[in-house]
Amino acid sequence: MNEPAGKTTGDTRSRILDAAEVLFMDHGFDGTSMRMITSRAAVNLAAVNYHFGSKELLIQEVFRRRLTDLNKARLAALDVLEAEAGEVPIKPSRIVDAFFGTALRMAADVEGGGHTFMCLLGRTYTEPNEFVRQFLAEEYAECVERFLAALYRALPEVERKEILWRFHFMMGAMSYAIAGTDALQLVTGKFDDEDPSQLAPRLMSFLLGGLRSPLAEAGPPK
Amino acid sequence: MNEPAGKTTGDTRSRILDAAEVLFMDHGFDGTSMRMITSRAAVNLAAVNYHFGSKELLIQEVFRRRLTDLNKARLAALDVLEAEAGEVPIKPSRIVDAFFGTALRMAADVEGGGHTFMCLLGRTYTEPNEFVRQFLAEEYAECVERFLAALYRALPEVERKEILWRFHFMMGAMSYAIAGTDALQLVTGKFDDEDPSQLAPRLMSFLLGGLRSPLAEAGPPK
DNA sequence: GTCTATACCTGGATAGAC
DNA sequence: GTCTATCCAGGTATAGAC
Repeated sequence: MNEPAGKTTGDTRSRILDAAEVLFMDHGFDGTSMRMITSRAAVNLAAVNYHFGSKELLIQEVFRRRLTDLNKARLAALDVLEAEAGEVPIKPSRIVDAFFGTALRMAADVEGGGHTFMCLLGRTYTEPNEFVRQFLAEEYAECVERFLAALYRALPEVERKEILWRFHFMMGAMSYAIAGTDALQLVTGKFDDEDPSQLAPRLMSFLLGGLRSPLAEAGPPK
Repeated sequence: MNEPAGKTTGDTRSRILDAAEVLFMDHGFDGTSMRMITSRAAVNLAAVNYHFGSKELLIQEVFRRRLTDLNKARLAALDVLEAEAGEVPIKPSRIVDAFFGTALRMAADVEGGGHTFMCLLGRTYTEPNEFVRQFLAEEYAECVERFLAALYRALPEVERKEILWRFHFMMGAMSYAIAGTDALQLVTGKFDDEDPSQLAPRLMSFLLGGLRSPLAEAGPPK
């Protein structure tokens, strides 16, 4: 998106970011050392501090370079929907696709690193690191607000609090589905032979089913 | 469950386990040092190695002591359902409640530490640590197999692969809902004033909606 | 059995040569 | 701008005193 006109720095910087992205996904932030990063990137140990200032700022930049684009793409998709719709309400399934489908399409990009990043992102939603959490919250704030507002308009009969909960649940199902797809086969090892492109339609169907489910204010089933 | 007849050791051991559970949830495994654990437990630095052998074995024990009971409770609930049902198929909602509802009830136990543990567990589903992952897979294997089998019987018209996917999605929604409830307020800070007991019915409704959603083999909505 | 003291290693970060 | 050498804080684990 923004090319800061520097071209000599670009290469080393990018190599560090790419290496860090993969390693953070595999070993977590605390589990990844500067030495692991610099040796994978084939750069000197001091390069990270030179280019980014610290490990924390490197983490931040790893997220920023992709998350900015992802949320821009989400908002652009929502802009299109809202322009098309005019006055009539947008179908919730379209809104869900603009948010979650956009992320899933990024996750399907294995070669460009989108897949790695989405795995990392999914993993990071439950990451307790204060620094990372605050940064993510800031990066997401605008995007989430606009999508929630769109869902409120699309589902005026549903209580807003309820929509908020369900958005939360959808985030969880997606994060886990992506991060779990190749990070953990807890349930069984049975996903190995699956085509990863099957994930998106299946997950979208699940999310919409959950979103539309009756509220069930009654007592528990037992 | 198993009282190894030692009573002098019990106290120190438990204090270490309780301290580790909280700290692992707050800072992750790599982010929690032995010094943090032992100082919180008010025991000596050497006590962890004395009682557990290593940090990794401590992690394992933190999970084992609660997970064994959780999965026993789940299987017991399933046993009851199967005994009651006899030949007729069990309603999927009952099966889902036996698995996820049991976990949610454990998560509602704030004082006994169940809540802390479920947060930790939810966080750990996306934890890439090889050691932990393999341990969890072993602990879960039997329980998950039996619940999947029950769902296959309850939903004979749905492809098994599809059920497997949806089970996976349900796990994700639950983990994130629990771990996110007080570990990260990414979406907004708006859950703070919520009663945590509201989570269970809302989540169960969402899960069942997703489980029952039509398969949507057609193209994407766009 | 439990704790004190410590060994030994790896972490992030930096100063200064090139 | 990049690399080498190094600092020192903090990591796990242990040997030996109590």
